Amino acid sequence: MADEPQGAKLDTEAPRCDCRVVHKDRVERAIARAPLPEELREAGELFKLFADPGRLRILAALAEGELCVCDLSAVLGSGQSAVSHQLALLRTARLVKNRREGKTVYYALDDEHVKEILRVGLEHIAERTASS
Amino acid sequence: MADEPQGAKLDTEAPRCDCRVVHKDRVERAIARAPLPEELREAGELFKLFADPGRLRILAALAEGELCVCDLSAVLGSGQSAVSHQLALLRTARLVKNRREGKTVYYALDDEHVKEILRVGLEHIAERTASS
DNA sequence: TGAACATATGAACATATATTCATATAATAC
DNA sequence: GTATTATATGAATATATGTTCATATGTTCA
Repeated sequence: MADEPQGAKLDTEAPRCDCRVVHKDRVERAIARAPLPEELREAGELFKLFADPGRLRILAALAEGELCVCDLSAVLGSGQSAVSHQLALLRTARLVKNRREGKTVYYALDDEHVKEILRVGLEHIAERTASS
Repeated sequence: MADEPQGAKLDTEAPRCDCRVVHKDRVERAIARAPLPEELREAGELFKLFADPGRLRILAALAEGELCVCDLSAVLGSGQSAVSHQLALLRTARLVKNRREGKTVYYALDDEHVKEILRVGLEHIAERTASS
């Protein structure tokens, strides 16, 4: 808990911070156990897709079953173009898949984790709201 | 699966979409079961905090134990100011808490869901990487 | 073939976000 | 008190993101 001897040549990489690293052991452990930068980057991209109410609503709706773009547009109350753009993002990330049936394109979830991520996020909100 | 009779006055709200609602039943069910707009908004805000590699790294590091700002700066390899700004966001959302000990401020996770959300997200990345 | 419909997509624009710089606050040592 | 260290924060800037508009693609029907 107390201060480390300071002269230590740790610096752990570059002189990126204007303060001295206070806890060499903790820092090294955190770096050692941290997920790879690439994993963090990709996880960030994933969470970004969940970081919009419209997309969340799309995903929640699809969790109940397949819907076409027009249905989704009605559910969201937003324009077809906006929905298509959002769906394109979700499709690129393989969170949803689509199939065409005549003029209509049906979308469905394409990833088992989607429901779980939704659940955890909404659970958090519910509990926070309850306890605050 | 086929088209509905079209004259139906559903419109489910406003003429927000240029196409006709194709599946009235599905749309109504989706709307009925959807989380409240407010919940979706807040969940979006939550996921936004996980939507940045730097913040993910902060959260992952704190999952291993308490760290001070300077430690985090070293772990991330980014400047103290940037880290403080990120911590302010996480603090506002009550995902982390802090305590002061002299000049040093220690941060720690303040929410049981953080680890779970991190886990689910990273799990998704790992499995996707494995199967793609 | 052409008209109507469902969806997709590029460009433009407005807003949000992350970082940096400069500076403020808080605590300790002298 | 002043100097030093650790952290916080406002302003500015560059980048990212979401929506809209216009238009393109693909399908069905007459």
